[in-house]
Amino acid sequence: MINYKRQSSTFVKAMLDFADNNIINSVMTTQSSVLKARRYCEDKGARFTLLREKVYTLLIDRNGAMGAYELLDELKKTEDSAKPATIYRALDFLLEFDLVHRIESSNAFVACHHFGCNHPVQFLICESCGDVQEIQSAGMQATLDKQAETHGFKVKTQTIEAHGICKNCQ
Amino acid sequence: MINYKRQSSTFVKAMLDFADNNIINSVMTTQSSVLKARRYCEDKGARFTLLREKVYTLLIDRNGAMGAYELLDELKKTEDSAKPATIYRALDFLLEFDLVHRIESSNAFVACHHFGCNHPVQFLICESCGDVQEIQSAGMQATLDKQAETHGFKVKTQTIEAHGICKNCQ
DNA sequence: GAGAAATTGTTAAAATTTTGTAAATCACTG
DNA sequence: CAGTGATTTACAAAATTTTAACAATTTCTC
Repeated sequence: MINYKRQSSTFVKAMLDFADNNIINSVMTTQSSVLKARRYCEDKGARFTLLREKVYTLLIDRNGAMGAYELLDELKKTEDSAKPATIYRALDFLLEFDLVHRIESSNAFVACHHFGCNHPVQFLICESCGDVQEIQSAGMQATLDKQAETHGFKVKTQTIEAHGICKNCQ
Repeated sequence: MINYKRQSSTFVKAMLDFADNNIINSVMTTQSSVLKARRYCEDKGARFTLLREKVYTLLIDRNGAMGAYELLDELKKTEDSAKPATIYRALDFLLEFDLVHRIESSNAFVACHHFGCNHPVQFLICESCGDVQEIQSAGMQATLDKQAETHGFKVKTQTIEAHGICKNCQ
């Protein structure tokens, strides 16, 4: 386990710049995403504790959605004391800071790779490989808002989830 | 057809109060909706049994979504033997024939008033009064499909639910 | 009416989510 | 660096939602 506080500040800075630039995708993303998330939380005065980091990392590593119990089973491998509440509290935190989204139509959770940007988002969920793609379509939002408006309805939160087949699986 | 202009103003006022109280709406639409549903099912060779009718009626009478246990509690008043499975089986049937929709973002169910038409639909869910409005926007569908397509994704089913404040509650 | 199919009764349990309380940890202050 | 208050975690329990399994019953078909 890496102790981030032990690293020299120049190293950390380099890593964070690295992360921000988003250059690497496959090899480094877990580390850089977690670093970015840590900084994002700490900037807001929130504590990105080890438990929360572990749950977030599990979700980042999986390229798709995970149920709470699947997360729990994974977490238990390194956290003997993990119980349902452990997962749900970590998720509450991560959801609050938009580091994670909830997929309503499958009772599951996905890591958000671009937190800090403008939400809300929409999801494309592959029935075949389980991959979850998060998209941000201003058009979708606008269309829904407009539709709602014609019915005199004021939208606060929106849930837009599509299940189907992704590019790779066709 | 009644010509309201002929009626005395006090009569008209009474009628309007009556209507506002929703009495006409609930008495008449429930019956006709249930009749329509029955015929719709029987045309397809499906059995609109008493249990299924009761569950459907409960959902029609409520102008909004109900959870499974809320339905169960209501059903128990006339069906002593009702258990969770009773509700879920009835719902399975009703969902299969699109007489009822599931609201994913609140684990609840609403009656569909215009089954037989082309689905899918979108929901406007009022946080204040619980009312659920079902809309059918071709634009929404098209926009989602198009967005998905640009990501190489083929949509099979879509979940579009907006939570907010309805016209009456603003 | 006999046999097949669908529906319901009953029981149990799995899966998901929330709550409460006490203990541990952290952050801050003097 | 000890004390204090706030936050987080451990632990226990339970509420909510959903599904499974199998027997009993009803309905349909021939």
